[in-house]
Amino acid sequence: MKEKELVHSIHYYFMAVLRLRQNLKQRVQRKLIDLGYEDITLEMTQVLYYLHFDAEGEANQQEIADNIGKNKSSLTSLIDNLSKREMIKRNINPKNRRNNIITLTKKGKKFMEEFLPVVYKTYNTSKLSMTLKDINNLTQTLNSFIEI
Amino acid sequence: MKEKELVHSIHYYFMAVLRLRQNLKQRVQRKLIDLGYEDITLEMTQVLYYLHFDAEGEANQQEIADNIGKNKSSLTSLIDNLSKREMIKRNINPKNRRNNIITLTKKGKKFMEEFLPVVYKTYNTSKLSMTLKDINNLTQTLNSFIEI
DNA sequence: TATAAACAGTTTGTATTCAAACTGTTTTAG
DNA sequence: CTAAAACAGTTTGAATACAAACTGTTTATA
Repeated sequence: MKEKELVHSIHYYFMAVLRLRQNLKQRVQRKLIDLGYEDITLEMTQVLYYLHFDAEGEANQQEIADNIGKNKSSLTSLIDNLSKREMIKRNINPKNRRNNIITLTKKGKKFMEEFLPVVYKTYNTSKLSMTLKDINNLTQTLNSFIEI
Repeated sequence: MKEKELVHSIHYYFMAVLRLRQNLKQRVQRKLIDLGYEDITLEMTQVLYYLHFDAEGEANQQEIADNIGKNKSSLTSLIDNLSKREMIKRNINPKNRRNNIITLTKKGKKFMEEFLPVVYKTYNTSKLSMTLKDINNLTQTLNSFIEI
């Protein structure tokens, strides 16, 4: 009997994770539309954030993929789509022709500057009386479930 | 300065949610492959679970969509794919020809019986010394972020 | 009782995801 | 120095997701 309960609890946990992700995506999408970036997706912002903050504006696709947790064929399409939108540039690395060097364009940098202040308004943290620490704790809890 | 930290914390929270979902999907997918159901997806199990436990074996597409949190066009493809795999049957409701009545097939029921005991082994809860209560609490926390 | 509105599902078009197979480049080893 | 292995990306094919436009059916309303 305990086991059956557990099964259902775990199932509901699964559903919560799937829903949370969908909900998050929709919230961010709405903010992006408000900003006039209706053709930019949450996933694209992952790439742009990485380039802007973690890679000092330049990285190859494999590196981006590893860091944002996607596989390399997903990256190919993401980079294709970001290229079309002129947010990044894709150049072959002349020193190692296997690599593409991805760089943020001016438009990409401008986007990040406009997007960032809006991100943290996705949830009204002050109304929720959530602190930085609360958020970091939750993130840590979520990450701990990944690493198990 | 506090605000900038918040922006990044929220960004990392986003990333954690996306990763957790990917990780979960992969874990379940592996279990499904072990069971010999390599062509069944996590999303399909959402539909099958709903039909089996919450709908007493029968529901229309809109009802399923509302309950598992997907939009109706997503449901159309899910039902198409579950039909191909003979896990469910789609029949027009003669009493209201706008509705499709979705029913679990024998194969679908058998699947659920085999799948369920395996779900809760996705995470080794005993090793993690996690109780039913811990899981339910986490689920509640996640859901609270959806409702905000 | 027509006509409009509401409802359930499908189709279309675009984006994402990923494994597997593939191309081309670079490195390693014999 | 050449063949094999490793590496970075792309392509392909199948699944999911969702908005918007569409078809048919039922219900409401004027």
